[in-house]
Amino acid sequence: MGDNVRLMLVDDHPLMLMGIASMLSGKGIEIVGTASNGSEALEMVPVLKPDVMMLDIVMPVMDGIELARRMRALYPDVALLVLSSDSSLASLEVLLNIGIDGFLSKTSDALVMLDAVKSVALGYEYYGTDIARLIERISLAKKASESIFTPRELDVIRFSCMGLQYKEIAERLGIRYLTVVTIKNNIFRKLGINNTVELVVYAIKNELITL
Amino acid sequence: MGDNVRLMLVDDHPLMLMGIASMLSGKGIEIVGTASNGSEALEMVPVLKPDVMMLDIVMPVMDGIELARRMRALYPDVALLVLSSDSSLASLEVLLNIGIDGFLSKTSDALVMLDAVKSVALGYEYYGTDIARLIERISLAKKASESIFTPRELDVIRFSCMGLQYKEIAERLGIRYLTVVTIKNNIFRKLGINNTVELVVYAIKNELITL
DNA sequence: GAGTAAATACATATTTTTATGTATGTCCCA
DNA sequence: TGGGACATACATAAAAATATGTATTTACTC
Repeated sequence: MGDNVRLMLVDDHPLMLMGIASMLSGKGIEIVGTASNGSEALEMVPVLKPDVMMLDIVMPVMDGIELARRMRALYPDVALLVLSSDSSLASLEVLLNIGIDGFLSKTSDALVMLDAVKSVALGYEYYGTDIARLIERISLAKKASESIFTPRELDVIRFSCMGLQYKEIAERLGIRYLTVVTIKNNIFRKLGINNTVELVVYAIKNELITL
Repeated sequence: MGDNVRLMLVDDHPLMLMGIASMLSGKGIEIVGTASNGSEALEMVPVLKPDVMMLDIVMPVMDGIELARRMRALYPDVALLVLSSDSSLASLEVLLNIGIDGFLSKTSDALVMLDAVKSVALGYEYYGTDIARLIERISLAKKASESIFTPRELDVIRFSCMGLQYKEIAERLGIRYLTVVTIKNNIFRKLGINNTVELVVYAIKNELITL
């Protein structure tokens, strides 16, 4: 275990690559290679044989989400440490489901990064405090939206916001037209509104749907 | 002019600071100091006396926009080179009005950055090719949104998005109900859609209205 | 085990929206 | 000066949405 951790970096910003390299190089970590997008990275993995891959989310050609998915499928032994450019609440949830090993804010300093890389290399998970807060916010937001509307109502809200009409919603959900009528009327009553446009605005403001 | 360019860095990502420093240090450039937010940066300027300030847009406490504004007012001699984390189309316009000296994508490599810093230090403006494209897109988007809809149609769109119905819109605009019908039908035909919900989503996405 | 909430289903009446026409006066530009 | 785009106006029919009822089954809670 005295060996260096073999670290691979994937980021489309040369600056970031330089920054991370100069922060972590030496100190028990060896930068075995860098890539500037997902597909480039995937090709290099079998050659570089990294222990840990540190990857950005937003990248051209193949983004970090897709890269993480494929890495998990093809090379499950490489630990995945995702670098967040913050604000990526939505993608965070997806990534957690894919099963990454850690999440790290780009605002982290050298010590934190070092700690994170070494942790995931040893098989531990690593989530910074910012991230823990984000995860909490996700579940809070979920609970909040869950308490107002039933799952069925949320289904109808989402389809309504896509411009589907009653008939189409009924088809998609495999329920009757008249049931959709009832559900939608219930939603209107709950919110004290009386048309779909106001519902759409409400849903967007409260992040029930994503544009 | 054989002197080093005195460069100051402002970014809340330690990574970025390290990256830029290791890319540009030496090579005719001296990093005289770094700050991680706008107010910190403002305090340091009189002490560090930089020729060029390279600044990020998104930062806590005081963001790059506000920093640029104050720098222009307090220290007009310091050249401002803004680092874009791309996608900041809206802020770009504001910054151009403030009168910055250059705009640089974070995806730039060492040579481009070096070129940019030296250019603005000499009093030239610097805008990368990405940025030139962005500026074009700004004016295109503006023209597009201006030319698609007539003023009357825009009125109707805005009221529709507030959840008003035909009758109410007619009242507000002081025109007949049937005229509103015609206008709205014209809007639908133009966009190839057939209900108000899709219109709302379109309007929000294209910033025809504000939530 | 009773009470409550949710999801489902159906009915009816009214209002609103949408699709498609036609038509007229104005204003601008080629 | 003639064509085109726009704002306006009106008409009709069909489709969809909304308001208000009732009612049944399931599932969870106290």
